[in-house]
Amino acid sequence: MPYLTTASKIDQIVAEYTKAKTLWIDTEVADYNSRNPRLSLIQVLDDPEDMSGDRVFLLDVLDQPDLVANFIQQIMVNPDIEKVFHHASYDVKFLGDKKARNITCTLEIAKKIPYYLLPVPNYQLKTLATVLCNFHYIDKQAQTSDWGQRPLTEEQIDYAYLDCIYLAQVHKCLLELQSEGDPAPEAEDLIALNLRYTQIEEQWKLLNSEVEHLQERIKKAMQAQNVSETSFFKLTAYERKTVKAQFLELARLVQSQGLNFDFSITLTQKLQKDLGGNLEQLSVEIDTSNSWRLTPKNQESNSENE
DNA sequence: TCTAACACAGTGGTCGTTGT
DNA sequence: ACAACGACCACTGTGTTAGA
Repeated sequence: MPYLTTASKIDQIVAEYTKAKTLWIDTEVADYNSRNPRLSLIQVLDDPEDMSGDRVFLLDVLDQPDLVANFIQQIMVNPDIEKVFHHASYDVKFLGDKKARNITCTLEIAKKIPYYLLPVPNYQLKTLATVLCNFHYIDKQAQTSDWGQRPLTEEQIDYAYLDCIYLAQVHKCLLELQSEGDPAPEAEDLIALNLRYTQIEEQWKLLNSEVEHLQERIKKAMQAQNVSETSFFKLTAYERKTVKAQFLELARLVQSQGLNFDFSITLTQKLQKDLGGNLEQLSVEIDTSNSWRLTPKNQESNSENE
């Protein structure tokens, strides 16, 4: 894991990265809990197969805004290079923010995968690396260490390059899971899908009804017994308010005050009926959309009817 | 510490289906 | 014709999560 500290070497590797198709990137930030966080390291991996760390370059950019600006200009805004991060929005804040293009976020991919395909307690990179890629003994202690100090400790360096490797591996596994979980509808086997559905439907009903029932009972019991917290649940009450006004009064106010206050409201079927013929005097906008409904058929009663 | 993005619960409403 | 039902949606407000 080459650790680059000089401007010339960093600019040189950045120039090489402009030819890359995909880069796996992570950053470390100093003073993250202050008003002025400083970018400390940019770690870049250009070969996802590399597990040795030889292809992870650590760019030391602490208090080097010119180097960061160059990285943003050459890499981040370039739409032809895919940049992969975990929780991209955090890192991208420091790397060009809204100007950044072609960003992939492994956190977002992971969260979109249905729970039963990826049953994890949380979506931290460490957890995903452990569950998906069988990495063990991941030490996250360095994460909150002082990234503003120089020289960095050996642990910090190890942590920094390992994170990139986890990232690329997690990304690879996520893409595989994603393609499994998202088959082309044209190619789906409807018989198999229906079979699987009927297989688990009964268990689902049993479990679902019991979970809901338990929630209700726990809620009522905690209220009745004045318990706001157990080791499993927290019960909180909150006030909801809805502010309402009479339509006529509002209309008059807007008119008399000459307020710039206009928007469309949905004319429900009831309102349309109440308006009757007067409706024709309004220039209504009509939105049409199609939606599809899946209705399970009751197999037993069907056969009875026949 | 920051912070956007989510997830969730609860309320109230629409609208089509179903049974009488 | 009408009520009951459920699927679905919009909206308010709370709380959690992930990164260093």
